[in-house]
Amino acid sequence: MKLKLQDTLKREKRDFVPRDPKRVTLYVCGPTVYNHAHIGNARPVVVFDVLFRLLREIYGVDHVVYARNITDVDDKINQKAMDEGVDISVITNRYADIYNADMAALGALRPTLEPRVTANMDAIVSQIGALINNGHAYAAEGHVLFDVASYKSYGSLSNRSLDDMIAGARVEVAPYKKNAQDFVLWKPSKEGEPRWDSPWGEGRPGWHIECSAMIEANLGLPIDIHGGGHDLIFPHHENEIAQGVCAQHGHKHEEDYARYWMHNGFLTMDAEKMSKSLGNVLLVHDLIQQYPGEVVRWALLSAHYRSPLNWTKDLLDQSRKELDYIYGVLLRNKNVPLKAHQMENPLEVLMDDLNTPLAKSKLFELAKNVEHFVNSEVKRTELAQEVAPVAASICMYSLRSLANVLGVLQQDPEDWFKGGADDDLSAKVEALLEARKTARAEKNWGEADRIRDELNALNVEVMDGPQGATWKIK
RNA sequence: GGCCUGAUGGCGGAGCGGUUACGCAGCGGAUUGCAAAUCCGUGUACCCCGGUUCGAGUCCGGGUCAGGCCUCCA
Repeated sequence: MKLKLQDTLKREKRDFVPRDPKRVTLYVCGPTVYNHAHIGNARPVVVFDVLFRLLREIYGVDHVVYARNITDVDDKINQKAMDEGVDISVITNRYADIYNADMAALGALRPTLEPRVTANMDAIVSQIGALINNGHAYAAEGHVLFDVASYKSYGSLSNRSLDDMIAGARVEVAPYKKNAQDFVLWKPSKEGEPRWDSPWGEGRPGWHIECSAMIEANLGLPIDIHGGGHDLIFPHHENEIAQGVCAQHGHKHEEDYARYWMHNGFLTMDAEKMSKSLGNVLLVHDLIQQYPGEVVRWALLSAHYRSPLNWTKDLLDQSRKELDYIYGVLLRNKNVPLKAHQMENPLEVLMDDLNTPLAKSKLFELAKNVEHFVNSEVKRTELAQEVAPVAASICMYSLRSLANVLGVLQQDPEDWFKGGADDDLSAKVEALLEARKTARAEKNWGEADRIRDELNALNVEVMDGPQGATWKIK
């Protein structure tokens, strides 16, 4: 079965065919590193991490190149560095490190490449130069601007015409612009701001050029998939296409920059967009103190990536319970060997444009089947006795395969239920459980319940089973 | 004003022209010293009005409501 992806540019779901299956390229817009990432910022990271894992599964681990940029030149960074009286690199390194640690906590693999603007100034300057040479950009008063009128297809990604944009313009038009929609490729730095050399004077790049230049320099054009949040469609990605296409010789098609465009929907709080400017943000950094990163990841994958996702405590609590159930199945059936089966492709549910909610339901189905084949009455007939263990193994294999691509259920089930309890606590719990076992053997229910209360006080829940008691952190 | 999404049972959330989604919670039962966990069973749904069709949450038209982009933004 083929992978199908909803392409924002073509506005349809299309079979994904990479330009070169030996080198599949994926680029996702990454963070501007001036403060902590919020949970809305984490959605594309997790979504495209699943895509990255899926592509690696399909094309091979070494045949997928995933780049996610780190924007380390920005007004807000400058401001913060000024406030603290330090070099911008102090700020950007600090928050890039925090970002990577937070995303790792969500189970996101490190991208193959994490290009930084400061390390790609040559590529940026060179792409701007190419744009000028090709007649798509002009220098004026220390600025270099992209000439939107020179690019016929401008507006095709976001489905707007230049006329509409001019009619609806709400931005003050700088006097040096030929056209209100012309956007900055290079601009002079203000007093005290970091600056880089260029043929147009010392200054710094505009917002959009970094991505198209780094893509050209690090991945090569055209790339297969470009992803990001829905709000980046305009102007950011629209401008990227304009730059990436027009900087090339003789190519004048949108697909010559990126062949598939994917955009994730928003996270909302009370049905309203979560954004830094609205102030209704939850930081990943704080969230992972309160919930296992895996719970946060599972919650992020609970809706299809293009749909809005309303972020609530209920969602997190339900996610926790769902993972508890599947980890419970893994714990109770840890001896079941894995067995692949060619008739069963557990990844199929993801092939239809990354249908992660369907993948979740598939995991439940597989987990239920494992239990069923291992425990149930199907063992009555001799044939069933032979077949059931095999069926259980096939289901377990499928469960594992799908979970690996989703990037969940990677922990040892016992560790999961211990919830990061340290050795001291574990030892204490084990001792109490032993004492309770003795009490129960003597039918001393009062003592057994007293011990259970004591465990409850430690935030530990006891689960009695046929093979003795197991426990989990509540 | 222009462009674009979405509206599914108490909640989360898939699906798609014709059979149970799934999960959480609830309810009934099994099991258990009790509880938890587990197992079995179970109810409730497709925003409104037209249309197409043998048949429509599923397609088409209109409406209502909600949200997003057009300005930094995942």
